[in-house]
Amino acid sequence: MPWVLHVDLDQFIAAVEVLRRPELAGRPVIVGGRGDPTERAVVSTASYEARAFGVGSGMPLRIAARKVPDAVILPVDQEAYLEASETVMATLRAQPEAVVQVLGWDEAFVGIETENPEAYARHLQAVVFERTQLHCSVGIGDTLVRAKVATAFGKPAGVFRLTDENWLDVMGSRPTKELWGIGSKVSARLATLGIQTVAELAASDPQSLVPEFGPKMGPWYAQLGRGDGSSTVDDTPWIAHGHSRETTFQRDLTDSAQVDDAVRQLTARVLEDVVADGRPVVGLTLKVRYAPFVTKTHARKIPETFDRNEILSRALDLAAGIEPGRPIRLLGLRAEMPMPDEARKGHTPTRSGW
DNA sequence: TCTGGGGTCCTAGGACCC
DNA sequence: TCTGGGGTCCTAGGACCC
Repeated sequence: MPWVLHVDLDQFIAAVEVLRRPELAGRPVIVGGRGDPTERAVVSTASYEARAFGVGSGMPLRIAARKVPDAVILPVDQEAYLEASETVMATLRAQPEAVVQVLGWDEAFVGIETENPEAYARHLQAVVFERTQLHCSVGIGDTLVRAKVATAFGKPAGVFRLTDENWLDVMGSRPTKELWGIGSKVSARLATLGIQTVAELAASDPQSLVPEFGPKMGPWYAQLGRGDGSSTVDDTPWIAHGHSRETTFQRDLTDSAQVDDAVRQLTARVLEDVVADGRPVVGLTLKVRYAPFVTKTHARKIPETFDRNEILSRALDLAAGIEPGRPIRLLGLRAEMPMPDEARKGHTPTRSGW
């Protein structure tokens, strides 16, 4: 019968770093920013040895360094991770009859017809390890959601199966936040409706969630609680909707000449991706984070264009909406491109179509 | 303790049109 | 003078994921 497998590399970024510096094996390794814990940056990945000290992704680098005094702190090297990722994905795609849907650098769904999904999962782990020396965990499911959620129970380097049969036994008593797509905000709003656990969410009437979450998200959350949804792995090539770049300033910007300069630099960086992409720009969004942590956005549709000066002048127009005299911690610019109709929705399978 | 960078999708509300 | 109802487009903001 058809199965969904979710393949997830273990401590991927830290593992890639250890591979090229074997002397780091067994040491607490933290990768983030430019590798300088005195800068504004966060942890991308910590090795299991560092996680034992309570360090995790998203934590400010400064704090991580304090928690693990003898940690090895390394800068992010995207090229290296991308190369390792491509080797892993190519290895998966090389398996006969496997349908591969990439979700990110370090994870993918694999659709396969088999009578023994555990054996197949072990086979995938073996071929990935043989080719890359990287370990992965595999979740097995009868839906995409169940396969994705199952993986966490297989870590590290293990295999776990979640289906309609055992979903509620395994997940029912857990908080809704452990579901993929429910974060701290939504779990808190669910709690105000008296829904704390996955079992309570699974038992809820989808329509009863509409007033709080809207016509799509309400029923979608109820479905998530049951682990139901699509079981189709879609290998349609992903096409980006847009390209964006952002910068957190080590010292907040305070005058408009600095802002103008920063917008010019951001535009140049975004245009690198746009040019490489080869599609015109049809919209721009400027993101402004005022210190300490208030984010505003300014967006405009623009007439389709490839023209650098035109795009720069539109970006500067948006920057004119920035409030004068308020310290700025972050600026981001996103260029939006036209999408072909046949493009697959979502590179992270979040909401639609589930 | 103080929060990166690159993405996706959904919702609300206003403008505008018929 | 007062003002329905539906649809679409656009902008801003929120939430989530890796």
